[in-house]
Amino acid sequence: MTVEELLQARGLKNTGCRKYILGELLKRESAMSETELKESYPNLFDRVTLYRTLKTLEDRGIIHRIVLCDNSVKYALNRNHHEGSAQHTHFHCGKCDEVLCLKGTAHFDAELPKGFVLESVIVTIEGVCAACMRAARPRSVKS
Amino acid sequence: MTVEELLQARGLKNTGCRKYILGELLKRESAMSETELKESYPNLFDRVTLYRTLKTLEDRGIIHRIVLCDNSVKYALNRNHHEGSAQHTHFHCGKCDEVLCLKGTAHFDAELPKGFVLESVIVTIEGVCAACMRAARPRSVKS
DNA sequence: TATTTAATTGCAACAATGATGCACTATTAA
DNA sequence: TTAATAGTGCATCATTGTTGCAATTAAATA
Repeated sequence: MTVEELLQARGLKNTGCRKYILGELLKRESAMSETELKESYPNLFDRVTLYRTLKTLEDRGIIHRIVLCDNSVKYALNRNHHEGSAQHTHFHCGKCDEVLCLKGTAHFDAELPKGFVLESVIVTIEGVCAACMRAARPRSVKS
Repeated sequence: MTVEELLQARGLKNTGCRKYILGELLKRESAMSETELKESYPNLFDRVTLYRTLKTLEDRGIIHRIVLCDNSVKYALNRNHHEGSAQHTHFHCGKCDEVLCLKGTAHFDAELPKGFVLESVIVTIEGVCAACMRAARPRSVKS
């Protein structure tokens, strides 16, 4: 899936800012914050353009917005496993701050209060990613 | 549990802003945003005092901070079911915006990628609360 | 009760994030 | 190639969160 195909499929024009954002997101597995996006192309686009473009891409279902428990925000591509699902499960590494989309779903195993209706469940798993675990204790030797 | 007892138990002085915040939170089940807190005592305390007080109460484990998917923030009292648990499950009503702490725990039923370590799971359930459901279709009659 | 001191508060200032209006520019359809 | 539309940059503003410092207050002590 190329950037151009993604945009065309949703009836969006093939503009500079969109190409950059989607190009960056396609390059990697992990989600990106606005700051990380800016760092990868400093001064290329206005801050407002970045916000508006992210909003457009989100509205058209090309990316989704992830809010972490420190209320920082990241954006990730909608991939196949996002189709038709209201469930979002993300992994946040407390060491390197990376965020990944996970495929499994989460379950809430208690009853909701009487009369309450569930629409969707948003799950964030906090932990440490494999790369940071390796960095913390090389060759399985505890420090 | 009175406000004074709560504060004394954590070695905190019995000050005006703390008494107001905890008083408001004790009155209700649901979490409150900074705006809601300000509305209940306009101009009584400076905005900065409010922030600092909320931070102090959070640091001492008296309240906890809840970040919703629209990155708004609410605060709720730590009650008994929060003791010793890294799990936070909250219900957010999309109609009235109320947030409740739930007692059940959530499970993630797929494997994490190899080498990843889970530390905690944060769950937000989006839905409609009982009061809003009743308001939407009184006497079980669908509109 | 008066005094002391350490913690709390208010104010001013600032930073980051997010939003809107408007003019200018670029994309794409004709 | 040229219109029409959509996207972009700039100016400006709102909200949320932070810090430093001086003034005030709680509560411990005399």
